[in-house]
Amino acid sequence: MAAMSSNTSNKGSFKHDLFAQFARVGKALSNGNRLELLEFLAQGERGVDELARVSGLSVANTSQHLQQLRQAGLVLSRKDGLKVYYRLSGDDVITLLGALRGVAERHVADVERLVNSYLTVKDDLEPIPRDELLGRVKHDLVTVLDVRPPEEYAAGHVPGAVNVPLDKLEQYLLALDPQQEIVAYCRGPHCVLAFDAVARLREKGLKARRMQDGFPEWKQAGLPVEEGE
Amino acid sequence: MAAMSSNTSNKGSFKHDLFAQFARVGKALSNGNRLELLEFLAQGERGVDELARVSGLSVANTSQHLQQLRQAGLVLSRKDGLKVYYRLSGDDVITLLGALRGVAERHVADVERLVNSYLTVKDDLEPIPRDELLGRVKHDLVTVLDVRPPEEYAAGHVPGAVNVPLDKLEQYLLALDPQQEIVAYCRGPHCVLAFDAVARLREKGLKARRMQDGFPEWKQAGLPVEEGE
DNA sequence: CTTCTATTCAAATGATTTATTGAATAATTG
DNA sequence: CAATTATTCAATAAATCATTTGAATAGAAG
Repeated sequence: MAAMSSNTSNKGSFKHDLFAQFARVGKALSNGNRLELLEFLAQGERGVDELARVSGLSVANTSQHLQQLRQAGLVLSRKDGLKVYYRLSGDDVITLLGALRGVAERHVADVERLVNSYLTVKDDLEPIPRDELLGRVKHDLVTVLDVRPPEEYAAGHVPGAVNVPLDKLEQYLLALDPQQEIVAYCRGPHCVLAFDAVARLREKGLKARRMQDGFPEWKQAGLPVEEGE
Repeated sequence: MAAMSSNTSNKGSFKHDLFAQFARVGKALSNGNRLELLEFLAQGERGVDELARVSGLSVANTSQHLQQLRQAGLVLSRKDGLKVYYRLSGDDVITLLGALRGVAERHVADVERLVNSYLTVKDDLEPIPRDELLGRVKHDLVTVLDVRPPEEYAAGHVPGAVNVPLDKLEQYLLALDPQQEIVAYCRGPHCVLAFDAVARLREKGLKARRMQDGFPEWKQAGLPVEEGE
């Protein structure tokens, strides 16, 4: 694409080209839709149609964004029969996404405002650390709620977690012990589903918190993972 | 700026806004000039004029880019008298930059091609790890070369390093012991100055290598730093 | 108070990007 | 082999971005 410096004595051009390459990765991260696709892919391999459905984009549009992510070296694709499956090109991409979120969280005032406006009482919603959760799950002290769609749940989830997509939350609510603490998680530290679930549960007077981060981080931390229905 | 979802039931909009905020950080990283400014700022506080000089941009243009970086929460500014000084907003920005470089290095084929085309013999230029270097410096086994401009050197450098800007390299060469190994470093893992210095030294038959990463990483790793002339 | 300097703002232009649409490709199925 | 399906390519208009230019601001020095 960009012309490459043809001789080694042209330092300025080399420098320019090099930063341009880095910028290409940055450019891939400069669009909300692509970030959403990446967060989704952080859970594992996905087909184009799935990605289009979850992101609310057209298939063609999704495909274009995926192309850009591939050119930036962030995702890889694999063709199996009719379908093309995409996945992150490595764990360092998860690291990169985490770093991006971290900076945005800590420094972008608007993010805080957004989160605060969404969650009426922030302190009550302090996330629970992963390792602390694992201990409590073993002793059956908490109910862990996986609010992601069934397909994602099947691909891997926190051991003992119950899969309750948001639209079925109301029904499930009735069956819960009001004393039992509930911990909800979904895709990543900022996945809206978990925020939303906790907010709704608390409305009903239940003790609910978010899990720190989400499933991709859980998996990357090397904690146990359960698969299947 | 962007309209905020006013009620909690509007999930799509909240999600969209949230990713848009993350994308703003990504957008700040999507331009080569801004990345260069960030790399430069990773060494410490700098004035607008300095930044403009080193990046080769006009002052007005530099100011605009700095504005964008500030809006994304990546840099902070401080006014002292006539001048305005910019700095990174936190160490997590260095982490982010490192993650970005890492992904770009590992996955973008063009970067590798670029680096390879610049360095004729790649294997001979394998960088030396930081901790290994520290030990050897203490025993005077290597000469450490800081090829950055004098101002940057004065702001902080690896203990025992000699400041030899590239344009004075030729003169300095003659005074060197051909048996002594030389390790060169500059701003970051991809700073061209160090590549260039090593390439030139090797041309003259000297044993030269790059230091792993650059000074910002050295500093962040908590290794000792020397200041002044 | 006036002049000078460093920086920022504002407007304009040319270049990219995004999302949409419809056509093209490639592998499966009947 | 034709029909079907999933995906990608190509072309478009609307939106956004990068850079340049010249003017405006704010503090320092005379």
